[in-house]
Amino acid sequence: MSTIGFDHHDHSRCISDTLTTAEARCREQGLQFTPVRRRVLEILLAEHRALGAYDILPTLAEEGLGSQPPVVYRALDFLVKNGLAHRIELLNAYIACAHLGEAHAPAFLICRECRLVAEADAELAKGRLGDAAQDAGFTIERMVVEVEGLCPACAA
Amino acid sequence: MSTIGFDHHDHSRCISDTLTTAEARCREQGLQFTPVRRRVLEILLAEHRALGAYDILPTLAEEGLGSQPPVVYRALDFLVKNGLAHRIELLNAYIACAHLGEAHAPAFLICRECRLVAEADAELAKGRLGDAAQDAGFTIERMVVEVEGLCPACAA
DNA sequence: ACAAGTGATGTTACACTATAACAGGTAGCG
DNA sequence: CGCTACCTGTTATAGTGTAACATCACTTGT
Repeated sequence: MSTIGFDHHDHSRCISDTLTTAEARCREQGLQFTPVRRRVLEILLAEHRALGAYDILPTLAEEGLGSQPPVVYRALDFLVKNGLAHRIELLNAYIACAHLGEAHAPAFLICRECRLVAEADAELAKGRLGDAAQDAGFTIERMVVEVEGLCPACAA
Repeated sequence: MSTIGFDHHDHSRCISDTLTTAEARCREQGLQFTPVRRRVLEILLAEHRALGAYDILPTLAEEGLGSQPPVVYRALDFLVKNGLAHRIELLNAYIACAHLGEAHAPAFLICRECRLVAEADAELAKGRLGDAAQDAGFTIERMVVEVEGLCPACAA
């Protein structure tokens, strides 16, 4: 799995592909990919950067899609619950999923300088930690792996 | 490394030992282990559970050690910065370090039912993720590994 | 066509988490 | 003493998130 985010790529393609996939997935699973939800995902997709709910709200408001916090939070909850976006706990912020379609245990590499976020794989960590958890009799339901540091560009 | 938190142990001992060690460490490093800071650590140590800043504040206030948020936050910042406590991002809460003295990359097992938190080891995960980060040219400075689930008691 | 049910949205009001900024206090030191 | 460094106290406010209720739209069974 590549760590999309720091590397160069065809970003307009990256956006439209993800939207198409998201749409398909929602249809499959009988979920409603409503205008608000779609627009919030679009806004998140515009950058490989984590956005706070209150960063998204003004844009939504301008476009008449809802001007109060619950509107954004509900859309974000929907996206996160259905794997279309992730919440970055370290930043109290949200980011579009960069690996739609692939089952994955995401780990995030967060640049403290430019806030760019790359999505990597934590599957291995999960295995190791899973062993430790099992020893302790703990049942894992959700895993959060976030790393803060400097991205290649900011380190230079 | 054991996952202190879910298992039974001599807790009064666990508290006094940690306080002693903390005191010693502060003396060594020329840090001031002031009454507020000490008391906040004591309050955290009382339970292997994450406490929010605003859970701690009333106790502090009763004892005349400060009644405004910045007082707690400053004490917590001190404890976290010097490795005497950890912040649990998933809960916006704080917990006393259970492995004082040992260098460690902590991982937390958080029970969503009773909020009990065990501190495990993420050293291995760090190695794996470190490789992935290096491939991406990312410099790791801080790592957050938190797992949500059910502790043995709540699973039963 | 109608009624009932389900899920999405709109809105108000509020709770929880955290920090900026400034004032005062205390201890060590030249 | 005067200076510095650090800790504490206080006010005010910023940032993040939700409860609760009203409304709307669509589907489904009758």
